[in-house]
Parts: sequence; C-alpha cells; structure tokens
Amino acid sequence: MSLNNEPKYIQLKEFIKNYISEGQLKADDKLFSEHELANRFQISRHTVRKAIGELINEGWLYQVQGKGTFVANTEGESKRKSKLIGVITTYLKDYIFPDIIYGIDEVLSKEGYTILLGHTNNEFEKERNCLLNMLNNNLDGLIIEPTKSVLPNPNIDIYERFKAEGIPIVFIHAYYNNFEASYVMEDDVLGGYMATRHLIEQGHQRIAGIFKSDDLQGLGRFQGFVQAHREHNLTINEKHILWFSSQDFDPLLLDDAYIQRFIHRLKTCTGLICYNDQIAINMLEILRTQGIHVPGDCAVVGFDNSELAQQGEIKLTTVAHPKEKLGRKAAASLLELINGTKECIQEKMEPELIMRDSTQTTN
Amino acid sequence: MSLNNEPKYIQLKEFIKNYISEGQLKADDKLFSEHELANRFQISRHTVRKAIGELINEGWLYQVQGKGTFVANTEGESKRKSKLIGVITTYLKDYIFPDIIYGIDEVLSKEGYTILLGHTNNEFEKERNCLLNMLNNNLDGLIIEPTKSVLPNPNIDIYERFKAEGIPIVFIHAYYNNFEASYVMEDDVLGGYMATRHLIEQGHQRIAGIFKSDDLQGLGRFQGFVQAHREHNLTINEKHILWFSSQDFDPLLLDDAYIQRFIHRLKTCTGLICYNDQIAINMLEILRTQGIHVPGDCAVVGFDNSELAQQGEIKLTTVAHPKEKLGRKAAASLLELINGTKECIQEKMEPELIMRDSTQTTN
DNA sequence: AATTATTTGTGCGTATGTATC
DNA sequence: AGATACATACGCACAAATAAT
Repeated sequence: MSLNNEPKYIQLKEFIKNYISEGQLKADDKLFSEHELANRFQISRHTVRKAIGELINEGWLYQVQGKGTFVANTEGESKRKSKLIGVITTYLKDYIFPDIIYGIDEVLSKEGYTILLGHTNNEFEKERNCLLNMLNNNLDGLIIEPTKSVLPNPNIDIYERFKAEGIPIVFIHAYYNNFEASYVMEDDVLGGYMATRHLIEQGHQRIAGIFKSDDLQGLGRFQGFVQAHREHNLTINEKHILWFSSQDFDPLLLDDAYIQRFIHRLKTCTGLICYNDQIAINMLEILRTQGIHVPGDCAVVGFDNSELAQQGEIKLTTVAHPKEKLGRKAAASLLELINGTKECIQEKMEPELIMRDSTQTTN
Repeated sequence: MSLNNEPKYIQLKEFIKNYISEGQLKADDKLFSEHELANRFQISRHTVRKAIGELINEGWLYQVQGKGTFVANTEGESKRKSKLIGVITTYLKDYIFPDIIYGIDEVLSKEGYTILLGHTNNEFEKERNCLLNMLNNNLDGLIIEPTKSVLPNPNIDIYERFKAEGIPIVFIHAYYNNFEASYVMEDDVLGGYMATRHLIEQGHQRIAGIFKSDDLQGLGRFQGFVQAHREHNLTINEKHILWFSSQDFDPLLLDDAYIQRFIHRLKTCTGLICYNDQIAINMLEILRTQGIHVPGDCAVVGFDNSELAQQGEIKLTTVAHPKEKLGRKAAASLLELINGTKECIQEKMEPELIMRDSTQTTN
C-alpha cells in the first residue's frame, strides 16, 4: 500500500472496503477508531477522516459521536433490488396482449414485483425509447417482444448494455438473430404445419398463404406451411403466397388494388392460411364481397385464437396462441434467471388447432 | 451569521445555498474561490472546504481542479423527475381495461413517461400492496381506479402519504368519499338515466335493475335509474331491484337459487337494466333458459359497450364507456397536475347510448 | 513555449468541543 | 469523573490543473 501512487486516503478507502467485503466486518460492527487507523497506517487523523467521510457518503459506514465508526447495512443499499420488471410488447390493447400481460403480472405480482409497461408499435425508434427509459430504472429483469424480429435490429447496443449490467432478458414471440438470449415463444413452424396439414387432410390441394415478412413468426409459419406440403408431396405455387410487412399492413387489406390482384391469383385455391386472425377476418370480408363462399369455396385458417375469431358470422378456425400461459411461462423463466437458478432458457410452446366454421366441411 | 450557534461550515452551506436559490448564481457559474470565501467569512480554508464538500455531495456544486467551484445543473439532479406514472386498475385483461390503459399510455408515452402497472382484483389488501409498492418508486403521479369505492377505504393512510409527498393522484371511474382528490369518470347517474329513459320511451313501465352495491358506479347508475322513473312519474318496485357486491359476483350469476328467485320476482317486468355488459350477457343466457324472449318479452340494457356486447346472437344495447378516451383524459389531467397548471380536476364524461338488438322493438 | 498566478487536491499538526460508556 | 471517540476548527505546505501572460 505504501508504494502506491494513489492518494493515501483512497488507499485507505480501498483497504476498508476490502476489509468489509471480505467479511471481516459485518453490518453494525465497529471499525477501528480514527486514531488507531492513523497510527496503523502512519497517516494523519485528518486523512483518515477524509477516507471515512467519503465511505459514509457512499453508504459503507456510519458514525456515532462518542461511540465510533460502524459498518452500514449494505443489504438495502448496494445490493438492493428494484423489484421492477420491464414488459415491452409491440402493441397494447388489441388482440392477445392484454392476456399476455395479465399472465406475466399474475406470476410476477405474487413475488412482489411490479411491471413497468411499454410498447413499441413495432417501430425501432419507439423500441429504443422504451429500452433507454427502462435502463434508467434499475430493472431486475426485462420481458420483451422483438420489433420486426427478422430485420437486423439497430438497438442491439442497448440490449448489450442490459447484458453488461446483468439484467436478464426474456424475449417472447421471437428473438433477434444477432443477440443471444433467453426466449419463450410458440412453435410457429409447428403451428404453420398444423394449420396446413389440417387443410390438406380436409382434401385441399391448392392452398394459398398470406405471411408477414418482417418477423420470425411469419417466417416460421411459412416454414411449417412448406413442411406440410412437402410431407404430403404437394407443390407450392409461389403465386399463391402473399408477403406483407408491418408498414403496409393496414392499406394492404382495405381497398388496395394489390390485394385484388392477389385474390385473382388464388382463384384456383380452395384453402387459405392467414398470418393471424386479423388478416383472416379481413380476408373473410374481402372474399365475401368477391362472392367466394367460406368454407365452401375456400377454407380459411387464422392464427392466435383472438376474440376476433369467435365474433363474426363465420367463426374462424385458428391455431391458438397460448397467450396468458405464454405470459406466465415468460415471467416464471425470468424469475429463474433473476434468481440464478438457470442461465439461459429457450422454450417453444406447442400450439393447438381450434376447428370452427371457416374450415368445417359440414354438408 | 456570526452569533449563530450552528457550526460555521453549516452556516456557510446555508449562505451558498441561498445565494444559488436567490438566482444570484446560475448553473455552471463560478463560485467564489475557497480562499476568497475563507477571507470574506473570516474562517479557515479547511472549514470552507468542508462546507463545499458537503454541497458537492448534495448535488449543489462541482469542482474542477485549477479552475474553481461551480454551480451544478440542478435540473437533472435535485429536482429530478422519475418520469414514472403509476397506473392501478381493478382488473387487467378483461373488458375495458386494455383500452383505458392504452389511452393512458398514448398520452403519457408522448411526454416521455413510463407506466408502472398494477391491479387490485378489487381487493383492499392488493390495493395496499400496489400502493406501497409504487410509493417506493418515486412516482411523478398516479392514476388509480378505486377498489370498492363505496366502502370506507382502509388504505387512505397510504393515499395521504402520496399527498404528503406531493405526488398527484387522478382517480378514474370513481373516488373515495373520505379522500379529496382529482378524478375523471363517466357520468354514471346520467348513464343510468339515459338507459332507463330509453326503455321508458320504448313504452316499458315496469323495469327491473341489477346494480352493484359496493362501488360508486353502481350507486350512480341506480340513482339515474330512479331519476328517470321520477321524471316520468313511474314508481319503482323494490322487489325488482337486485343488489350484489364484488364478492358474490360469480356465484350469483351462474346457478344460484338466489338469481332464480329474482327472475321469478321480475316476471311482470318488460325491461331490465344491468350494471354492466357482463351481467347483461349472463342474464341473456338465464332469460333464454327460462324461455323469456329478448327483446320481445323483456328488453335488456347493459353498460360499458364492451366487446361482449357485440359478440352474441343478441347484440346488446348498452351505455358506452368512453374507455380509451377516459384513459387519455385521465392522463392529460394528471400531466396538468404534475406541471402545476391546475390544482384539482374533477370531471365527468357524458356517456353515449348505443342501441342494438336487445331493446330493438323491430316488429 | 515557458512562466506565473490562481485555484483546487492532498496531507500533516494542533486545539477544543461534545457525546458515549 | 475520566477515558475514548467523533466533531469542529485553525494553520501550514506542497502538488496538480488551469488560464493568462
């Protein structure tokens, strides 16, 4: 300690901090007196006071006049947990998100955690804002649904900062290829496979598909779609596949000439797999206006089993999203990461096919 | 300053703090040098350094060796805002809550705020947990839906602590009678009045009602129910009113003999006002099993215009809840309280009657 | 480019006051 | 009452950074 270039009071601070960290002194134990420290280290009492003063400010020690200097209770200070969990989804109100959030909250609130809520609207810029916001709040963990999971994510630097700070992250629905992390998601490939196999088993040979191109779920469902075709020795006509991205979501399905041309392309198809229920419901309406009867002329399958699927005239056959269950599992996984029980959890949940009117061949 | 009993360094601290507070020095302005202060106050430089050292720790000043001592930028430090807003509702997933939360988030996230989410399940104990939790998180404000708003609330002490810490609160849906605060809610009395008047105008003379007894919304809607009757010189038969509380909500409407007796009591009624859509939908089912035709034998009105109202065979006439709009207004109000633009905001929003099958006399 | 004055940073010694045991 | 330990306060010396000359 003597040959060091650092100031003496800093060296003393380090010594005291080490002494405490090593466990030689516990909370409320009495430290050596200022006089003793001065003698022992051959420095002035003033220098000792300087060191102790800073350690008091940093929360390591406290002093009582006439009694001495004592080790502070570090439990509540340096090691403190915020008991906050960040939850970031793409959207908030529609669809499956309330259920997912409820599932997450159900598990976390039992353990005394509180949810910090954010949503990205599936926009990178908003995702960045949310992440930065949460980084400032000393989270214990983060559950997040990726934004445009297929595209390279420009916010990986922020994710890396979470990792650097030791804040565990659980992705739901998808994950980023350029960032290794835990995830809990439904098995989209299997879902796409089940939906397609269902149609094939009902005798459909020419099946069209509408898939989202910029998230992993879309790609996965398409992959399952392909797999089912292969398994039954059916070829896929590329003209029967429509790809869309988040941006052109709304215009696409309202009155665009684009969709009209697509409808025309799939005249020969008797089945249609839609990326999700929302698309499927929109397609039901479009098919109706085109005089195409569902399921008679064309059977339709959606994904997610959202409330939409059960609302309309024609109840929708759909691949059910685990929703609340997924939320619970994501939360439970995060807790395991926080507690250090596990280091990395990557889990895919098996989807379930729910058959309703839109594929029922009830004649 | 000289005759004071306080230590000199504390007196100097006070002097410097006042000097800054009075605006004589602004952020990054240079303070007098240690030497100058020592001379001016006839104290030693050591004492000056002690004072300045503490002010640095408290975030008032910063020093640069060789340059001087400067006033810190207090904006980000002492006056720092957490940019966190607590949002506590009774429930999370079902019904209108996702929309309300979305509305709140829409307004708040634009201003850079993040939502801390909690829900009470309409239980005092959980409400207390939520509140205590949030109190520890240095909120900038709180939006909360009261739990059992009619009953005296056992958690008023916590609410008082929020008030003491200057954290503004906006209640939604209702407010506690024993706690003066801002609120944004739908006008339940008017809603009850509109629903009842609608039935009366359709010629119904004997109208039954099911109301919740332990929140203000239930009482308000009943009050409007009474008002409409008075205005049309109709008497209310107490036997036609069913009161229930949060506890017996579920069992009540499934298979209880209680509800059977009630149904029997309202055999002579041709109209039924239900506390909310959920109750109304349940009643539709019960009436159906009893062979009572809606709206032919009995017209039914619900409240909230939830998705339930549009789902079933018989679309429900309902008094629309402003949902998202209420969320937006609550958030905007809270921001006004935070910014100090206003001190107290108490606002009731006008409901809207949406007519559908369950009261349509389409013959 | 080097010098100088100013200002903060580190460190020592001493004295006295005050709380605790 | 006295020993001990922290609290306040003064004075001095030199180092290091900065800014102006």
